[in-house]
Amino acid sequence: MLQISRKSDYAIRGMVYLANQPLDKISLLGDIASEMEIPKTFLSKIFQQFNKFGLVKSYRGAGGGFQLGRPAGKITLLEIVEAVEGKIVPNRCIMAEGICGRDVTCPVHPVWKNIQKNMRDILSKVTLKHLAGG
Amino acid sequence: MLQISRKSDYAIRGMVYLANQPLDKISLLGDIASEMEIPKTFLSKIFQQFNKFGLVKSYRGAGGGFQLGRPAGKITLLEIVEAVEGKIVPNRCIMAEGICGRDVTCPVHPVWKNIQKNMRDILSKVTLKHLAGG
DNA sequence: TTGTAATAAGACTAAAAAGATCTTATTAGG
DNA sequence: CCTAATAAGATCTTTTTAGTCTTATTACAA
Repeated sequence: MLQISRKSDYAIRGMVYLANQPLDKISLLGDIASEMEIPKTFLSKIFQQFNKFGLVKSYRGAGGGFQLGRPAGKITLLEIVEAVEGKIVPNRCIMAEGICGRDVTCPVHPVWKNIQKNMRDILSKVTLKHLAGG
Repeated sequence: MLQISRKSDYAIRGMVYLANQPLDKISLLGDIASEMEIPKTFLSKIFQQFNKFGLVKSYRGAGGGFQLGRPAGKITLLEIVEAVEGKIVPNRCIMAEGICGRDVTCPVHPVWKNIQKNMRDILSKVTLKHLAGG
């Protein structure tokens, strides 16, 4: 559908929540999930992945929870979306040389490249800092 | 995946094929499908839909087939993609007021609107005439 | 040192969408 | 009236998305 998945949407919401917390506060998964209306176990999966990417830091055990892995100003929407979806590629034939078999001649190619660049540019200029403060 | 479906991709290829034919030539589904490497019955479904939108004209019976519904210069990529995918909406919360429940305050809203506008602008400026001649 | 509150990890399931096929009309021309 | 063609839509399969469940693991506090 040329649309981000619900997973990305949840991911963004969860990260915006964290960006709105005081620095060094460790937030509970359950609190984030209920405030942002995200299925708790689903958010858990997302943040586990984000922990590996360094987008969040996780703490186990009593008093555990999540916080941003980096300052809000250093995390962009592009990173979040691509951490979930993989690199943004509007049409499969621009993924890599040789996939559509029309590489050289395909006249639609440059159009998709243009769209891809535009989207990534826009998303890379928005940080969590811009989004926080709601 | 934030990617157009194979269906759109096939649709574009099929339309580019038609745009490359001499005016008034009626092309056989089978010819289009085999030359553009599209499953024939799948393309049939796509063109049936396009016939309703006026994007192609179809002729039944012996000597039947398909041709463009309008001059190539008057059919844009945007029309083709949206005929298949529905209106381009990168994030569900911009679909309509009230869907994400965060309408007024959602800080991500304007970003998606911006992306949507950009994509649609780019696609609306490319016609089949630009793409023909390969 | 043990109980409890928390996430980690990954297997599993269900529902939806994408991709494709099959079958039965319908139509137009030879 | 036969044949070559698309129309229409039901059906099927595969993949992706969305979400749950179960079993560790961890850290703190009593």
